[in-house]
Amino acid sequence: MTSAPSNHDIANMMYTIADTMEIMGEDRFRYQAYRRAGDAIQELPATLSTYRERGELETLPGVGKAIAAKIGELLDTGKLTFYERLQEKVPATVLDMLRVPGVGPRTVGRLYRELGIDSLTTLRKAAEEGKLNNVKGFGTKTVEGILQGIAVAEQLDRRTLLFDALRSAEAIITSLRQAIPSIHSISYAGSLRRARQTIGDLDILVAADEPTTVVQAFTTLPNVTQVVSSGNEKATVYLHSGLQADLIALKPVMWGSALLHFTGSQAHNIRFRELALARGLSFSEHGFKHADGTMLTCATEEEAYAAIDLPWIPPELREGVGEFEAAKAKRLPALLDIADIKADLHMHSSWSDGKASIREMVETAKTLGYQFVVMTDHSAYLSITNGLDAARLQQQALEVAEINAEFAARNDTFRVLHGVEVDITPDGALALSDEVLAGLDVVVASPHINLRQPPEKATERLLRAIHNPHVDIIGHPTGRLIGEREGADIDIDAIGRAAAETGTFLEVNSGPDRLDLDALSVHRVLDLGATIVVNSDAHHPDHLQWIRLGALTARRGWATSERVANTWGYDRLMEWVRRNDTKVS
DNA sequence: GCCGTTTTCGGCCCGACTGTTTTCAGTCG
Repeated sequence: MTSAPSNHDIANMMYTIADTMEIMGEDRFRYQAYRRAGDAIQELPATLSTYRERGELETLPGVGKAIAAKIGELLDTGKLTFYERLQEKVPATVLDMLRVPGVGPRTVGRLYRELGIDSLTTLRKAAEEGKLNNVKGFGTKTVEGILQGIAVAEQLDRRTLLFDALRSAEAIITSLRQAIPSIHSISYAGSLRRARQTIGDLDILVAADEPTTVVQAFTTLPNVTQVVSSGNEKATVYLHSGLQADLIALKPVMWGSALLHFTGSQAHNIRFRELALARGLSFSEHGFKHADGTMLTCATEEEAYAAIDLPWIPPELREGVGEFEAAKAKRLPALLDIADIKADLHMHSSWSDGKASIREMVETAKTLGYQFVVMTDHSAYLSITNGLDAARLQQQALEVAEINAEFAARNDTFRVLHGVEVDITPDGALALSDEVLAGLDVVVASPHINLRQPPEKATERLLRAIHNPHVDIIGHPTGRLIGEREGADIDIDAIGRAAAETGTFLEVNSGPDRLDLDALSVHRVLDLGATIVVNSDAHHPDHLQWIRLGALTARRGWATSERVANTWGYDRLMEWVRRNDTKVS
């Protein structure tokens, strides 16, 4: 790839610089500055090039003159001389050792400098040969821990999908509630509560009158395979799934401050505490400490934010990038409420590759409280299994009409719209003719094959589909599968602008491994004036509930209910769709 | 290296848990 490094690439570079400097034993405030900048860059809704063009790099939190210059060099040349010099002193294989749980930069630095250990391999060898036992501060337990940690690092090198983490956390919560009915409050916290697309480990927070008994119940849950640590109010375990789970138990009076603290993000916490310090208050999970040592506890998060004159900030926005400014200016968005979703606009039946009949899908959709759904089976195209051609679409229309007639006969206002998920070919054409598409209520157009096109081609492909008068929704715009394949490398600004101009909706696909568009792209296209939809893409009645994942992703992208067309209701949505048929291509 | 309602210098978020220890450094979140 010759294209400029992405925000993600540059954020990672900042983290690597920070780790390297810390290993080298440099001033901790210097390397922490790089970490802060990395945090900010990672959460930016627009590309760093965009900020630089506007001369706004130095307005970003944690980015000053020096780091702005380094970002500039990276954008221009794809390289960073400063980093290359660091690499000569500390090779990448040394940084690899940081992946071992319990081994941090100080330890890596000592191992590297004092013993010349420069990779996971040499670390394991040294530990097995007993060479570490002679080092000051290394006892038998430490060496044992390192050996165990290496195994963990090599085996468990992946993050868990939001969906799996939610299920796992909710199961733990149910078990603990059953085991200890006197639990006051219980919630998951951490990146799961912020609804990140993948989760490193679970954080479960409990308020109870006797916290220690909760910790005991937690470490003895049936699906706990190993207790890593266990104290009076905290414990860390590994679950059968390999997932790490942390429990924090405390008194109910501290619930608010603790929930805030353990929800993070780190960047959010740091900014929160700086604002508290400016008011002479030191904040921790226990509450606010005044200069004279007296404590102010917070039973709710609202109380904690109120103590520094801020409204409650939704967890999904707590990434330390813009939420405090918005809160101070009383401009926090009223985020999408999943209860406002009145329709699911993308689902499949056994007419194509779904696992249930239209009736079965619809019956389940009704239990979710929707007004209507759109049945969007695949178009016949290349690898798509059992996709529908014009003739089968006509047959399917009859079944849809029949179901609607049954509803009408029962005075049930629920209805099923007849749509399709038509393939976008590699050059941006559609796999069904305009004539066929014109006969359908709603058209979702999605890319499924040839997702590794050059950026210009991938973008042009989607732009052509967006401008097609029959296309109402672009489904899973990048086609990415989290942890499996990168999506198409599209110019999200161009896509967002075109969607805003034409009125074509951009989808947040709720598939657990899709979440496509992702939250940052959602934020960006909304800023550019586009409207989004949140759809399940269900292939089975059970999948309809996935919409929760898409809704959380939209919330992370600062989406309000108003900007999510699923909340509009039938009349308004269909009026928009009809008007769109006249958009200029 | 960044930053400002104690501003252009002198600070920089906070605490639990662990291991190897007689008082604490390192890791983690």
